[in-house]
Amino acid sequence: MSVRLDPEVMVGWFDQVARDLPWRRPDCGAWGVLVSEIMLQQTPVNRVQPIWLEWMERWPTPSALAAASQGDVVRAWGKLGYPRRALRLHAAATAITTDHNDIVPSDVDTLLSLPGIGEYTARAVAAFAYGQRCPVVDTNVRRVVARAVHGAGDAGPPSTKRDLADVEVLLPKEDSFAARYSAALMELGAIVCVARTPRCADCPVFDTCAWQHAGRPAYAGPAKAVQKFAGTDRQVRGRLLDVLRDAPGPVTRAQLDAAWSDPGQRDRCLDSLLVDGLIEQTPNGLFSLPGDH
DNA sequence: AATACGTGGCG
DNA sequence: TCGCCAAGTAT
Repeated sequence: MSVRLDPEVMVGWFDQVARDLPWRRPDCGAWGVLVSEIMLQQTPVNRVQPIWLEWMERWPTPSALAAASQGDVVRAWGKLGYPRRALRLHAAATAITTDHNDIVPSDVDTLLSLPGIGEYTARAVAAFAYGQRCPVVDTNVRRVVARAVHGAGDAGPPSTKRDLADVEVLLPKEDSFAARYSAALMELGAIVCVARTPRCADCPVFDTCAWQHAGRPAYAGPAKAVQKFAGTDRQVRGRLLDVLRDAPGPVTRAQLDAAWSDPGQRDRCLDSLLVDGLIEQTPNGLFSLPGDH
């Protein structure tokens, strides 16, 4: 059988066509890589890039971010989405400052112990910031492996153990080469082997792709759950937080009430934001971003 | 294992 | 227009 996703081919292709992203520059340290990985969770590159540049200038080290207020961090997160990530990154920066001498850990298990860092991000930091040989599995890699190796139209439901094992066997021996290979796998899924309309004519491993050989069968697995947004609590929470991000300081209950008409849903979402620590109530009954008063 | 969690671009 | 999709994590 032909070699699937050949490392020499993949890395050669990556060196030629990879996007010039700021967190891939040689002078970008582990902190920059970590910040980028958190911001990129479920969020497109183009939206992340300008915010990442602002953050690196403003908070060039974990301790610099840790010294900021939660409110400043949430406001600087802007509209990247899933703002709990901002709070968790701030908490991770605090832990790195106090427990790890202001140095982003390189060990996967240590990384996993930090807030907001899961199976993907821990391995992404170990590989991309520290050049380690460890499988890095995100949605792009799952799709590339599903097609090129398994001949399926798309990846089935995630299974951490199986997904990691799938990539482990592909990984070349040497550390830094394996890390570059991991980046190449992700890049292929991001710009060529994309979900909707794959650009197979531009694919460096077209001739060994199991999906091509199988005649490009359609995805046969269980239907993926479609996420609604309009009218959901997520939208309402977003509206509420948007009021606070745009305000210079604490706001009144009436200002928050204007953000959504349904009182029951509004109250429920405000409560959940208070529980999450994304909003605080001030002593005089106003509402603010955490620490923003 | 399913579900909650933001936001906006694109076909 | 509107559903799909984007470098996931926590519970």
